[in-house]
Amino acid sequence: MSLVPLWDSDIGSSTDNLPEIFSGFSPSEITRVMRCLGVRRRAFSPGEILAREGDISHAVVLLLQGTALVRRGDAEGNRHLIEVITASDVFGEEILWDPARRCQHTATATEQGVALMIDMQKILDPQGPLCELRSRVVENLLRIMGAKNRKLQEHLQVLAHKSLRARLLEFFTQHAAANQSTIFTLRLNRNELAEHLNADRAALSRELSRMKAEGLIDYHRNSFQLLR
Amino acid sequence: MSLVPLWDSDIGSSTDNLPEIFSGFSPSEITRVMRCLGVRRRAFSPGEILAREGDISHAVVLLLQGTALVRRGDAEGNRHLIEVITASDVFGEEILWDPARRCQHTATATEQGVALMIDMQKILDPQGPLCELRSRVVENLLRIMGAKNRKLQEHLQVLAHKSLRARLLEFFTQHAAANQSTIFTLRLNRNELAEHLNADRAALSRELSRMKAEGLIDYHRNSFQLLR
DNA sequence: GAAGGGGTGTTGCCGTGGCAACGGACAAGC
DNA sequence: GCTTGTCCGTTGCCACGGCAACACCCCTTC
Repeated sequence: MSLVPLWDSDIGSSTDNLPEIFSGFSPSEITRVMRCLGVRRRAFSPGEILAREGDISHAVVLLLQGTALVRRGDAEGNRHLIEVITASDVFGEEILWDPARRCQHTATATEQGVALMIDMQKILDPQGPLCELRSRVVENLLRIMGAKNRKLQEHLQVLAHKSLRARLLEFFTQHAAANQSTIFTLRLNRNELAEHLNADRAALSRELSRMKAEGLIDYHRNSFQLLR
Repeated sequence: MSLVPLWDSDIGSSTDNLPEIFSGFSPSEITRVMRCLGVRRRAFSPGEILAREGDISHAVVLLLQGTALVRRGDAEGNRHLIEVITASDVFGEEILWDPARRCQHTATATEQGVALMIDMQKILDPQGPLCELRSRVVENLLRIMGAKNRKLQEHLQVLAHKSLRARLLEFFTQHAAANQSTIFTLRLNRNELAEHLNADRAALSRELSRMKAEGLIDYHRNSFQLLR
């Protein structure tokens, strides 16, 4: 695990996929903000855990590269896959509003990548030692939260269906809409998809087969096509 | 339906349950912000619909008094109860990040009350004609979005359980934690609770009976107690 | 008191889907 | 070649819960 102050690194140079939280900032402004916030950079490998449910942390995770799965478990040991986060996504923002600063989810990397760990305390505290760029960070954070909440709404919309087939169709429709195409490839394997849809893997396979037989969808491995 | 400019009314005087979005504002500042934003006041009666799924609107709804149920339906006509909003809650903030400004939910009043309809366009537009109080409104809005985020996460946590009993126990546990007591009264009737838990009303009644028989809970009508 | 209506409890039927077990496909390593 | 591991498909069993129908309670209205 590499964890170094960010301003020693060269993130400011790759402004192509500038994370949303620095949207509208010049490279020099980014450097200033990161100094103020004490942003740290962390490289990770597949399988590595970026944050664990129950951890106490003051840092929000911002993915620059790579992919991670966000999960939450319950007392009985069931796991539920909340979402897939990729470059420029935010994770763990809920600690900002939790007095105990307790992380509610576990994020596991599936691809090698880099993340920023941002101590958000200073952002929410108006009296904090943050430079005058604070209000612009807050504004970007607001947009991020808006996007995050929409993701949650979409997931809720999936889980609100009673039958597995309906949940699948809802999920596929959302994906097709996001990709602007009825053909898409999932990052999730069957186990993970089942976790996300709150279903059993075997039942998921069975239902996919039925839907293919009925001509609703076509698929091979992780490539899917929505027909009809 | 009464819909008048707000600064003709006397909302500024009742600063007791000041809505979060005006948190930290003095009465005169509130008046100024409301002028800038063109806030409108709307009184409503039980059964009245505050906003309908699919509507195009630029206004976010802010409840001052009363209660409303937030629902979302699907193509097959199934309805799902997302949440209960009460005084100082916000509804419909998702339109802020939807380019089509399309409302995703339906809000139905269950008690007589008053709401503010706030045109939020000017808040997100940094070039807009909004006074210098804008950044403080954005900041409050961020906290509101954080609270909303947690509500969504809690609902997801409920729906992530496979069995109806587990969903019920999760829901009850959340309520008990929020009320700081294992005894609480629900605002929802059986139909609405079933909608919220993604279950059938009859199955819900059956499971509640079983849980009472097994000594897990006790209840009469809408008064519940979590035992064990 | 009678009638009506909304909310709730109950019960029989049966389908969706959870669970467990197994087999096949494919890749990596020896 | 063989082995091991991972992922996916399939199938039998059966329980949870959706659905429909009916009964009961409580309240309002006439």
